[in-house]
Amino acid sequence: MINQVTLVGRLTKDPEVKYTADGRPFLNMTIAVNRPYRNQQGVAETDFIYCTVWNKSAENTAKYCQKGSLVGVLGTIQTRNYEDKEGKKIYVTEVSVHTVRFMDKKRSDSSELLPILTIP
Amino acid sequence: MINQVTLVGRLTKDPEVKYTADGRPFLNMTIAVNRPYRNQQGVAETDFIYCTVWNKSAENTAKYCQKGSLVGVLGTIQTRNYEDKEGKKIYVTEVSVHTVRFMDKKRSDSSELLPILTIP
Amino acid sequence: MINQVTLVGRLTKDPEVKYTADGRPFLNMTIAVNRPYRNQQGVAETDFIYCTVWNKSAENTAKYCQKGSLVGVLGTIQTRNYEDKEGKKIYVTEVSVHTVRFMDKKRSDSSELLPILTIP
Amino acid sequence: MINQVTLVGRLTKDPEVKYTADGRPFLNMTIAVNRPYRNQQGVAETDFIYCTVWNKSAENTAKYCQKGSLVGVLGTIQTRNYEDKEGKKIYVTEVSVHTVRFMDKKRSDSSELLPILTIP
DNA sequence: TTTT
DNA sequence: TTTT
Repeated sequence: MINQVTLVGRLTKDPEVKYTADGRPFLNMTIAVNRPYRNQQGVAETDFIYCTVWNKSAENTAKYCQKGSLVGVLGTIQTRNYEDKEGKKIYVTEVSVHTVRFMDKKRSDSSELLPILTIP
Repeated sequence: MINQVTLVGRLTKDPEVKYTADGRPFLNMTIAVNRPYRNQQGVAETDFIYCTVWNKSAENTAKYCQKGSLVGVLGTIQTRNYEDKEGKKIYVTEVSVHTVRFMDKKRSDSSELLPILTIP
Repeated sequence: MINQVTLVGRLTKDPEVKYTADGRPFLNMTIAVNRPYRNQQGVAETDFIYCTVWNKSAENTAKYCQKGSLVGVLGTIQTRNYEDKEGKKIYVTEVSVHTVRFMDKKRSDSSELLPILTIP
Repeated sequence: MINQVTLVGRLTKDPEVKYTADGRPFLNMTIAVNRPYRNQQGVAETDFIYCTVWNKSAENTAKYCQKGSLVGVLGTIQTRNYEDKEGKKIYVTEVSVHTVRFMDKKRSDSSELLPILTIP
């Protein structure tokens, strides 16, 4: 079982961190990813992909990104469903993001420049 | 701009090819992908991911797969919207699939064993 | 900057954990990945991809896999170089693996069935 | 069997198309991908990943990119071996690229803005 | 043999 | 509800 998503695109809005009831940071954002080809009518299209970012990555995204920022996003597709006010079942598909790369930043000011262990 | 999805999971139903108005084959399927970890309540969860397969891959999937078949799927996330009967805008997120790997087949009977050019 | 690799293939040997000087577990393995198409001569080819697995994933791989096991592998391509005995520079490209999925195991006995937090 | 690589990084040199004996265009390039974290010594590292691009993508890469261009690369890891002048077997691991995205170009002048069919 |  |  494999479930892996890689996106590079731009934030449609300024991001904002929220917290779960038990205090975990998260952030909802939509990534605009332009398709590489025009459609049959010659129109350049864009996918607007709904993402939830978790934990430290959520905090860093809020700190380093704004509307229009170019980001790389690594995550998984998740599905869930709920009932709306009329009792109708709504199915939601979204990307749960574990890693965000800040792609218009230079390397030196990236928020994720933290120590890791070396390969021996 | 990058938009790439890799899934390995099982078909929830027997697949069935359909054709667009202008004759292009396609196939809708849902892939069940078990999550690798249990949730906080100790429950093993599954994502049910809605996919559309195109062209020759659609025909091969119908030919070689059935409910329960293990497949690898390469594609992109696409979003679209339409208005339901009450005029409410519905937003849909799905995976548009360009390649399917048949993973419970042995190599010798794979439907995709066609010639390609060699690396010089 | 994005660097992401997804492989599904089989171990060419029984895996064996080793430890770095400072005690970190790691494991070297080669994954055989059959190409989906035959080459111009009609021959079915296979790529033998050298991987290094780290930490807990290394220990689990040794515990749950053997020669021939089907695994999914998530990681990054890494390059390094060293000088051989004759002082010639050797360039090495390998996959540094952070996650291994055990794909011939049923879900119930997967080694990675550990608790995670739920999505709110 | 799955073999998928996604990279975003910069060309280390001006690219140049070559042709196989039977006339197929190809192009060798090295992509510099900066690692997101510093190593234990506090040094920011980079992987230099050797790639071969094929066909139309090779021609477009030569046309639209130069040393330092930011590209997204989709492909597979391939391995091969040959004997050097002293009869020693040399093992090579490289990325065979099927798609290149030109990431410092604006959408309007991308070389890959060609028609595709629409989703019905 | 290495890019910003 | 959409970005360059």
